[in-house]
Amino acid sequence: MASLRALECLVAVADSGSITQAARMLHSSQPAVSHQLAALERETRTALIRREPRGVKLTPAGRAAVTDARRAIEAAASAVRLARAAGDATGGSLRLACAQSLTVSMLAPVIRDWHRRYPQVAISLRESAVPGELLGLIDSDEVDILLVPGPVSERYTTTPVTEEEIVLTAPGNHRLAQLPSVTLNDLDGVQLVHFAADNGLSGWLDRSLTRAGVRPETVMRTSVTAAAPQLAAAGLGVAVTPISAVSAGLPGAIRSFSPRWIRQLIAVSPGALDPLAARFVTSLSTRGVRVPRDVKAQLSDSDAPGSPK
Amino acid sequence: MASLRALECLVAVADSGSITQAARMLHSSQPAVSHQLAALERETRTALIRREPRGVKLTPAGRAAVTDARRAIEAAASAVRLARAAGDATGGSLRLACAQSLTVSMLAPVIRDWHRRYPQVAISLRESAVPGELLGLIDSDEVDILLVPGPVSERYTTTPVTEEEIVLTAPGNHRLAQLPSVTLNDLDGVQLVHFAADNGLSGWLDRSLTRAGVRPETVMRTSVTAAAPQLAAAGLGVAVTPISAVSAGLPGAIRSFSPRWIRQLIAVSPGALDPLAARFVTSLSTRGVRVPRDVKAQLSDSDAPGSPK
DNA sequence: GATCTGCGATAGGATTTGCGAATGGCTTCG
DNA sequence: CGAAGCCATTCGCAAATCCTATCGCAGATC
Repeated sequence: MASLRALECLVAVADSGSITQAARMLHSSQPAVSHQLAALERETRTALIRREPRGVKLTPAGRAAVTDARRAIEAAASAVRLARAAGDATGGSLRLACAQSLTVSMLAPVIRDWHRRYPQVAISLRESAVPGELLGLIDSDEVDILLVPGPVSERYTTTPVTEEEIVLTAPGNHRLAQLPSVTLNDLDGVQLVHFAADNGLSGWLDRSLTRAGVRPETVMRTSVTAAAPQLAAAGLGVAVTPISAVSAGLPGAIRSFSPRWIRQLIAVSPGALDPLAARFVTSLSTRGVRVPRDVKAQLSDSDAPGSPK
Repeated sequence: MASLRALECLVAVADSGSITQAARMLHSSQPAVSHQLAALERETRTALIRREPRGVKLTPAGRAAVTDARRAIEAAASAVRLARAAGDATGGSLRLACAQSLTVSMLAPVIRDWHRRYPQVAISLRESAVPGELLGLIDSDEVDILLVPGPVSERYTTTPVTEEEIVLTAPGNHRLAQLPSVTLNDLDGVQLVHFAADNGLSGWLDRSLTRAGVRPETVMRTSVTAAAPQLAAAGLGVAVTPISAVSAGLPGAIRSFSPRWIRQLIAVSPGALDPLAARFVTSLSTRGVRVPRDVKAQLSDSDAPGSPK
């Protein structure tokens, strides 16, 4: 295989019309360039340049080679340039996957930011509601970062991204709306706006309730996460959702659990985070989960964080 | 600059998912590949692969690099392939120039042959009637082969291609048509179908006549070389042209000069002929100037070749 | 017409690079 | 717990690369 160095020499000679000047251009010596050209001619088994007393000219064979030689040099330079760009997180491609419920509240704004700030970074996103499927994407190296509610199996390397609170939504005149905060046990027997089976929160909510030993009464199921608080506030009952699912101006009551019910959101990656992925996770962390001001206002008082299970 | 070898290693590793297998694929040893990758990572200042116990995976940076790495390898291979093709005359580009009058009779058929036989060879052709301009194309390296009637200045390297006879054309009942062959002196005072100034043969013919001290009477001038014999045969007078300008079935007499008047056609090239050019010149030589059978038949007798000046 | 100048090829020696065998650490599999 | 697979590292050697110096050649110069 021809060495890139030799092709560089050929191009430089083609551009300068002289081996000596080409050497200067390449910060090398004249015999070195001469030697490289000789090697290239040995490989192609053809004269590429015509030696003349006043410099050199390309032969037809040399002309034929020099075009692709330029291409090769440019492509090689581009390869390391792209790699370097990916290294300092200003370029490259990033393949994301996340639990469906996180797309709107977490990923979308950050992805939009990145598209604006680093247009050279190509971000792709896959979603799923099935945890096993998501982790499979990591195993099969189809994805660089996976965002899911934690925890996951120990064998994956994870990075905590942020946390979001689980809150209760109810009509303003609901019994539970009168309390400053509620406990999980308060949910026993209440009418609950649940999630449809194709929504990832469905299984998660069932597991959480079962673990706590409370049995609410499911009055309906919705596939749309953000619809649950709306339906609850409309009078159907109560809803239990991540706070990100509560939209601003909700006409109902929003209450924290006591103790606070926090869901960890983690980034799963194959091996250590590479620079590009690390920077993206940092972006996610610092931005966190956006909570509308008026929603936050309803959750003023109770302090001690913790997990209810 | 990244070496091609390193890029090859990256590609092989990307394809095989393992350094060891990549080494096998490259007919190399595992440490060699490992070393090349390390060098590449040193240059890009980024991890390109993720070392895992069960082989390696590309990092986003590695993915970003591998595409252009492939391009670079392919382009480099293509460069030597093209050069080699030009070397054995099966590819490349050939820039021709010729005296206008030679295009139809000499070049066109051979170019057509080459287009059919070596479609990979791109042939370009420039024409001119001004000898100085043509030789300038050689000087400025704009042309690989120049085809002109000889001789030219000693400082050019030339290759004889073929020769063509200069013949006289006249109406069948013309005085000169009664002779088996004519001499240059016979042209003194005859009515001559001459060439327009933009035809290269014009100056040549004038010089030839002046040198011989004969002064025919110009009855008309045409720009179209092949028209001169036609006009002469039609009764206007006589014409003096290369035999290639005489088309088949001409309704008139065609006579050799005595001694034979031969015009050398030579190929001028910058320096020695490279393989592609050499082969083309050979094609020109072996094909020679096509003379229609019936035209040749009229030139039966006289033998001794020579030049009249 | 003798000399000078610029260019490319060649020779020789120092340096660098590239490579392969051997080794060790690590993980997974049986 | 041993075997096997994979990668990094070390070490020594061979080859390629490069540089300095020199030669040969053909125009350019005066």
